Amino acid sequence: MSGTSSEVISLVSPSLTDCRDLISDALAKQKVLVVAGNCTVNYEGRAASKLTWGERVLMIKADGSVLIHRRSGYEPVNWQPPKCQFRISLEEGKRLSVLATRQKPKESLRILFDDITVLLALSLTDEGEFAMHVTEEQMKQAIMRDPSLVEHGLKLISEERRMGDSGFTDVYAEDTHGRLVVVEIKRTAASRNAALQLNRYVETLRKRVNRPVRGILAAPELRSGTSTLLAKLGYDFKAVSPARCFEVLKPRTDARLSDFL
Amino acid sequence: MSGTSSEVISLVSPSLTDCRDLISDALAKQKVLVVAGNCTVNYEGRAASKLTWGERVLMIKADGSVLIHRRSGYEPVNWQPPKCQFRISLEEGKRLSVLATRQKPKESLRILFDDITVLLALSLTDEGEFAMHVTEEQMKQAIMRDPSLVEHGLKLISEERRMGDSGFTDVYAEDTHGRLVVVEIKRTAASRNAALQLNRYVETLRKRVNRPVRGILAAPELRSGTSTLLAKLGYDFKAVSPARCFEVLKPRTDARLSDFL
DNA sequence: ACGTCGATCTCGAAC
DNA sequence: GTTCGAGGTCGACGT
Repeated sequence: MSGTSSEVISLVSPSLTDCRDLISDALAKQKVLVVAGNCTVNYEGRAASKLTWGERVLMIKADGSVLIHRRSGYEPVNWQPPKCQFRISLEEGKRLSVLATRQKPKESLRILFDDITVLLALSLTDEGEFAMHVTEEQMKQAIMRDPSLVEHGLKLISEERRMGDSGFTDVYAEDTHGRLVVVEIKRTAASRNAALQLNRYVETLRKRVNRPVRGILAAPELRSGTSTLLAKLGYDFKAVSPARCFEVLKPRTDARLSDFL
Repeated sequence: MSGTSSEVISLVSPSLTDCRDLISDALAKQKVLVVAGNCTVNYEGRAASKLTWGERVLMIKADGSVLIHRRSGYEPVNWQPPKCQFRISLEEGKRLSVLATRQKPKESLRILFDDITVLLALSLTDEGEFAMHVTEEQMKQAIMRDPSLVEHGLKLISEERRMGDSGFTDVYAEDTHGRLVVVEIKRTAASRNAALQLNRYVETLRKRVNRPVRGILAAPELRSGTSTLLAKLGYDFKAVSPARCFEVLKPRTDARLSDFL
């Protein structure tokens, strides 16, 4: 019913005493722990929560983050971000308490097991590289490299000019008529909020310079109602596809990106 | 090295063929799957990502949600929200492919294992109840039930009056001098953004009514700089603690909450 | 179905 | 250290 090796410890129906020792050891060695069993969970900190008895999966990762998963739901029912400290203890010999605490903000998570179905301690070897593509940042890079993606003759002035209270704008440029152009970029279908955000940038800029300022919303598409609002505010929309951005980024991009294409 | 029962299947170093069969069976029975092994992951959908070879933990939950965890990090490196569909297959007998697809939005996650360290299939029995306390909504409820939490003599007018472009305000009231009061509530330390949000609400309201309008920011505390901004804008701050809100909500609250208190 | 907003958001970057 | 905005945000609630 159980097996061990240097790489993995897997125990089915282990005693709580064994679990205490193995969990403490695994934490010290920064292994990844997976514990399935019957438990309650109490959280106290930024908010407070209580979860009554039931079977869940506890995962403690090498950086001290904690996840408690129920049988359903993408998100953990309870958790603790990385770098928390642990105290493992047996209560009256028949309950195993896992206490994960964190300062700043001060919060604690307490998991109490009365039965453990399976315990895994894993030494994951993982030097893999994670690469994400078509982010908003990449769209911006593409537009900065080739502003004509947004409008013919557009000239880049600077990236992310500070705009006071309104935050930043994404790209700041000049059109063929010498008018300033604020380009707000969205990776996905732009909502009315995006139009309002663009409006704040343009309004802020107009207060600071004594020349015409245009606004362009650059995104793959617009959500319903956004086109109307954009027109009302007097700004333009330019459809920019992720694929086109790829094309622009391709030549100067590293091998990892190109073998994805 | 392995064990099974009606409740749990736990295999250490299983063959990929066994894994294919067990995973397919577990998915059909809506069990919770935990698979640790060497894999690559590719995502394609709202964005795109690629993760090269390394050891990770894959979890597939009863509702069809998918999580891939590396040794560190609170968040899964890749995932799929609930209700996705699966296709498990052996490629050339030496790689196990787990394909999780989702429509709306159309996206897919493909995990390819060349070695599996451990496989768990769990039937979690969990009828436990989860209760969370001190949410922003509960703070609002508390303040609506007892507006004096914010200011003596404050009278509630209506909840969440629509405020046009600015969005909503949290509580709309009247003070002892008959002035309108907009109360912006934050569960945690309020930032300058909260003050600006309050300002938008008040400004919007002032355009619509021909009478004095005050603004009050109600939160456990203020972040640095917020006090100054609030004063400059001419609004008040009222410290409202989660504990006080608890007290107000206590009497009319259900048994579950009360046994937590 | 879509849009909006809160979250124990988490995470990273900028200041 | 704090602040701020992005997220494959997710999830809930309203229309």
